[in-house]
Parts: sequence; C-alpha cells; structure tokens
Amino acid sequence: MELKEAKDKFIHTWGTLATQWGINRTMAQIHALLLLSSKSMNADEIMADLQISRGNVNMNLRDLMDWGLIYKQLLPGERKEYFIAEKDIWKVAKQIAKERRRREIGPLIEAMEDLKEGIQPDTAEKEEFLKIVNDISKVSVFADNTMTSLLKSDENWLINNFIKIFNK
Amino acid sequence: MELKEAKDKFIHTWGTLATQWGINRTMAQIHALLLLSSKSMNADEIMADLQISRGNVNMNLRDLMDWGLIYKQLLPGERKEYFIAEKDIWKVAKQIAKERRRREIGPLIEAMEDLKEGIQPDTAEKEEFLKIVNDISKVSVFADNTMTSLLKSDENWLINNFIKIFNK
DNA sequence: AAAAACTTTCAGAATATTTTGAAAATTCAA
DNA sequence: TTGAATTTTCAAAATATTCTGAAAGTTTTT
Repeated sequence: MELKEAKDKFIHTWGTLATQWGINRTMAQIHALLLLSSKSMNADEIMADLQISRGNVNMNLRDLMDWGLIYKQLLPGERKEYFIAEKDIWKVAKQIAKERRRREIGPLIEAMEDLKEGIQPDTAEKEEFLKIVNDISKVSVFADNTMTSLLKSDENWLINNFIKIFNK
Repeated sequence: MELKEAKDKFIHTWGTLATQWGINRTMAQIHALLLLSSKSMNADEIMADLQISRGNVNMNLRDLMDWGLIYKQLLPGERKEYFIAEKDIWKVAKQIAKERRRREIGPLIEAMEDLKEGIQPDTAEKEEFLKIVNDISKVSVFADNTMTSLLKSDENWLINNFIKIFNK
C-alpha cells in the first residue's frame, strides 16, 4: 500500500532528522505518528504501532506535552488517556523554536553573566578574557531577542518575508 | 589563580552547553580553549591541556575546521601544525548558524520533497497526508530563507534590531 | 633512500543515552 | 473500601556515541 508506505517513511525520516537536531528518535516518531493520525491515540495503540515499550511511550508522551506539541484528550466513557498532536504546523514550528531558544540560548546567557561577575578587568589578560565573554553575551542576547521577535506575533512572518524579498 | 579558574569554567561550560545543542563535548572544549588562547596551539598542547588522546584531538580539530570555526596555521620553522580560532564572535555565530541550517533544515526540505513526489492526491486520506507534508515543506523553506536573510549581510543585524525595538 | 617528525585512521574500550518491563503508584467504578 | 484498569517509575539491559592508542600513512630532513 502506497500511502501506508509514505506514512512509514515520514515517521522514520522525522525520527532520523530529529536526532540530528538534538531530539530523541522515539519522541520524534511518536510525534510524527500523532501528526499523521486524524484521531487521537492511546498508549497501547502507539506501543503496537511503533513496537516500543510502555515505559518508553509514557516518557516520550510526557516530553512531547512539555514541548507543547501534543495534547491529552479525555474521551467520555473511556478510562484510557488519548493524545492528539497540534496540527497547525506554524504553531508546531513556533513551539519548537521557543523550546530550543529556552534550552540552548538561555543557559548560555546565564553562564556568560556568571563569568563576567567573577572577574575584574585589572590586567590586560583579564580584559582579553572579558572581551570574549562579553562578545558571546552580546551575540546570544541578540539571538534571543531575534527569536523572540520572530515568535512574538505572526505578523513577523510577513515582515520577514518582506526582508527576504528585498534582499533577493 | 582566579583567571585560570574562570577560563576552566568557560571551557567546561562551553562543553556542557554544546551537548545540549547537538555538538560533541570535546569539540566544543577544544574550540573554547582556542578561543581563549591568544596564540595558536598544536595537537600536543591541546592534548596536554584537556587531557585527551591524540586521535580525539585530531578528529575534532578536523570537525572544527569543517565548521569554519578554526584555522590551520603553519608557523615558519615549525614542523607541527598550529590551530587558531576565529575570534570575531559575530562571525563565529554566523558560521554556527550557517552550519546548523545546512544540517538541520536542508535534509528536512529534501525529505518532504521526496514524499510529495511519491503520492498523488487522489483520495481524501492522501490529500490529508499531503497537506501536512506541504505545510512542513513551507515552514522549513521559510525558516531556511529567514536564516539566509539574517546571515546574508551584517546589515540584517541592524534591521533586526529595529524590528526588535519597534516590537517592544 | 632511510630515518625522523608528525598526522591520520580505526578497531576495540569506555562512556553516555535510550529502552525495557515489571513493580509501585494512582485512578476510578462498583 | 476493594480491586481492576491504567499510568508512572526506575534499575538493569540494550544501543549509540565518543574516546583511546597503537599501527599505518605522510611529509620533511638528513
């Protein structure tokens, strides 16, 4: 079956790419599976579909909720918990970008601030060191602000498309 | 010694953060060491400084050169190869962003194109699938273009700072 | 051409991350 | 309550990644 094949390829590809960008394979595969599923799924269905253990499913569903990529759905008359993915890909991308900003840029800014505080620029050597720390600090604050701007409102999509066009 | 301590903390922190964003610890530590070093260093010096093997040093120096973060320097009268880091942090950030765009977004765009080609929208199910693939395609092309715009010229730094200010 | 100085490679070892699955905890219906 | 259904936890096992170090490869000097 052609569609089934394409869906499997999608799930597999999503999982492989995810490892490239620091997200674990199974989490990405569960996400892909839910993205493609028109109805919400429970843990047993996901286990059967991806052939993975209950513990693994549970843990990664939790992480996906932390990332804001899936939602828990309680179906009336059902004991089991069901999960459904955010289908608006623009929202998905925003969530991922937001989370990565938090994880990747935040700690960097903090670490540089800590280093700045510990050192006084009383020798040339120390000044040199502080120059680098300060530069990294500036660039990471800039990156953080840029991300925030891009994410703050969907209007920025438009603004940036303009910038893109003007730079062509 | 206070500065030595701060430098060690910098190297250690850089290494830890790097794992968070998909780069290996040793590569980041070598990069940090070279960033802080006013003169270029050879493999033996790096081995001694970070207490790691020759093979490890060699491999990661190679990767750092691939990333465009360090340069090889041949000193007159010296047999050994010396390495020096790019000190302009804005350039460093651009290089990292460029490389990550290439590694993270490129393959995603390709994968979605492949999936699109394999499926005809002749059933509702297939249309639904193609909708998702197309949306991901669009968002990733957008992300790619945005990155490219940001990197293309340093003027974009200014433009984005304006955007940032206007959004405050 | 041989030897010395240095760099690269890569199989196996060490380390780190992910996964399993069964036990413990929780929730809910009766 | 009790107990069946379901979810969560976590130590041990499986897997994946990184690192080592010695052997092989290169380049330069003599």
